[in-house]
Amino acid sequence: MTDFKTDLNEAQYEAVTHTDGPVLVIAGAGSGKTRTIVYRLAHLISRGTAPDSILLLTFTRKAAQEMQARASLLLGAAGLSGLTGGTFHGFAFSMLRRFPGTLGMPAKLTIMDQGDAENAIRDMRDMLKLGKGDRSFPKKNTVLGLISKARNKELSLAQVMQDEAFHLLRYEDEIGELSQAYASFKQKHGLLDYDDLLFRLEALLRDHEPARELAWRRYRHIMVDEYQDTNLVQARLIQLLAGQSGNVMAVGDDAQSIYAFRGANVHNILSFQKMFPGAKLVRLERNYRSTQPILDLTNAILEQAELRIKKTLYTERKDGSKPRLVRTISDRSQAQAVVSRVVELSRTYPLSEIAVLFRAGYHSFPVEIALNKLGLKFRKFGGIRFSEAAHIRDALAFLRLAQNPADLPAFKRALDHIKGVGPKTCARLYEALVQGDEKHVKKACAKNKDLENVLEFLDRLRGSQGSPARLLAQVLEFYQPVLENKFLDDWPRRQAGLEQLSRIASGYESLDSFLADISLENPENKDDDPEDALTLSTVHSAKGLEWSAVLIIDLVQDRFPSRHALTRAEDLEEERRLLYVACTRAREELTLFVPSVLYNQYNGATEPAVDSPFISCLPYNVVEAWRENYTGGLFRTNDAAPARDPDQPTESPNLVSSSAQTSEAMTSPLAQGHSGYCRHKIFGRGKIIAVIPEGKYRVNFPGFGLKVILADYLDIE
DNA sequence: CCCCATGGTGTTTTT
DNA sequence: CACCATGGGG
Repeated sequence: MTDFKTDLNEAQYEAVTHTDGPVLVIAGAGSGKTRTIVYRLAHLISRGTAPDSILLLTFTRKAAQEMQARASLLLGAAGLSGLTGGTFHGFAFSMLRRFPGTLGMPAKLTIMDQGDAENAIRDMRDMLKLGKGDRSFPKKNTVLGLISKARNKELSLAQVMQDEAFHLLRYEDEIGELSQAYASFKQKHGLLDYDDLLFRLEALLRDHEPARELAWRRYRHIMVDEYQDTNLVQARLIQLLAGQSGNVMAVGDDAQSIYAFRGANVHNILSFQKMFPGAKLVRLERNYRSTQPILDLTNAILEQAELRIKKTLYTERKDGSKPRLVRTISDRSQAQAVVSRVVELSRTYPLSEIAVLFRAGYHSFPVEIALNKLGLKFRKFGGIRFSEAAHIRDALAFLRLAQNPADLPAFKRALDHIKGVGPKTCARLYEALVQGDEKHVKKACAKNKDLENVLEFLDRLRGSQGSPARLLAQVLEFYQPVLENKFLDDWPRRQAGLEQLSRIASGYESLDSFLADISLENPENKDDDPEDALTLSTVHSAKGLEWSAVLIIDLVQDRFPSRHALTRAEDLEEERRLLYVACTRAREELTLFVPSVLYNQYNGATEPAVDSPFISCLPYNVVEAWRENYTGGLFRTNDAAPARDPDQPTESPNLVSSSAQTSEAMTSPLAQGHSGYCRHKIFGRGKIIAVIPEGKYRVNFPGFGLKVILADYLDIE
């Protein structure tokens, strides 16, 4: 029998045993948040709550599974079966599919993934002939991003563009038109994108009595993890699901809010008690994960943040080594230094206890190359997802058509490889098929043998009943020649990916749930999961995880913080929290890497890098400074200061003169009749180094270094 | 009219 | 590496 009192601290115990009525748990990083949820599950069930009356909403399905697995350990094997656990989107899908055709919903739920949605935007743009030949017209994913952000934040497009895409305001009308066209496209073809899932579920629960009844009768206890990263609809969904007096536990940490970019709203945490009057508040502040030196660093990072709920983490683990700050010569020598450090750490920790974290998926490429050279195994999270790869999507398109013959995005993809069939022909063919215009189809088939083959295959596939795995086997047989022809140089690698897809498919009974899971959740690749491998991950994908040793790379301006986060103060704050999340993943060893120069892939030049402001603002005593020598190897720097004094200008003469030699600097700023200085909301006053075509300036900001900034964001003195 | 090959250009984070 | 404009060819 589990002894809840001795296994938990006082605050955790309080959260675990408060099972009637709403409770909000503010859980600092590493404060035993997962433990609290796991014990609460066990507590509820040991008190006689039926597992199938519990709904556990987490950020990833993996997190839900891990929590269930750990709770099972406390309860014994069968204790948890029937519990509903997963993401908001996954849960929304499973609810919606129980009420097909309700409230104008399509009978078959077809989910558009990011790629489908982007392609739809492109098609709408071409159809409406918007931005033809205009190179600065926003790209399809930029447009989709704006549309999605407006929906998630529940603001008008105009408002979102005011706030964060000032330079695109001149395309406001076109983007508005695209947004409408996109919405009617989805409507017309019965497609749901990620955002629709949430809004449709809300409508269903709000307006469809039987659905609400079902949810209320079934789910008596609701737990929501990572509440700081929910958006407005998600908060309303919780309210709808819980009813007024609901038994809800929300767990979150405002300091770890890192999804504002997709519409998450930290205020949800603050207004939880308004939404659920009388909600109990529990704070978990004692950290069990990291050593004090690591917390000193993370507290220092948060020190300058604008936080609603101030918190300082503390721990009893007073000993431990100081985080290292390693300055390498370039980003390529950084990869080398990372690998050596990993090898060094692997003498103390298993590889599975070490992680390399970075801001964007592609930042790890040099490290991946270095690891491959050495033959060191690693797993990568984030970046291009398994199910986003072209060949996987190709194969899935056939399956989607077997499930829903009117799935237009899938239809286009299935016909993509046929010579002589482009967007127009494909669209006409689709219309003809849906309308039942056999003559048109016959004619087209007579002209094109390949087309006939594909359509025949699709008919055969649709006719054959079988498990997802069996259907996929048929698809792969048909697709093999296409694969070899389409990916001449690397089809064997892709074929391995398709085999992996087969293995995933074999775990599913129904085609519906296989297709939904693959687009809604990152399916884990159980088989090629090496026992003991290093982890490479984006910081976003590392959320909620922890390792004994963590290495963070590319802590330079434009990478971490991302170049996209430099114009708005809120974005920079989110980058800061992102770094906080990254550092708090570490239990014992933390190493931060700052390359001095970056190799620029497209122009082949090596450019000086500027330290991340989060690093240059750190107090000198929270890190141990190391430096890479020209002759190789890392050395302790005597001078302990991690970086330049942020108040000192970094205007080094060689930087200025080297940039003045580039062709960008043809126009002298002084020739334009101003002082040569300007102001920026975030970087303050800076010197204009060059005027660059299309309304941009190259400016040197003391403490931040050289930047290229749109004139719109600058006040010229 | 529609497709396809080509080359120039620019690369966040995720459900 | 993927997107998008462009122009030759069917």
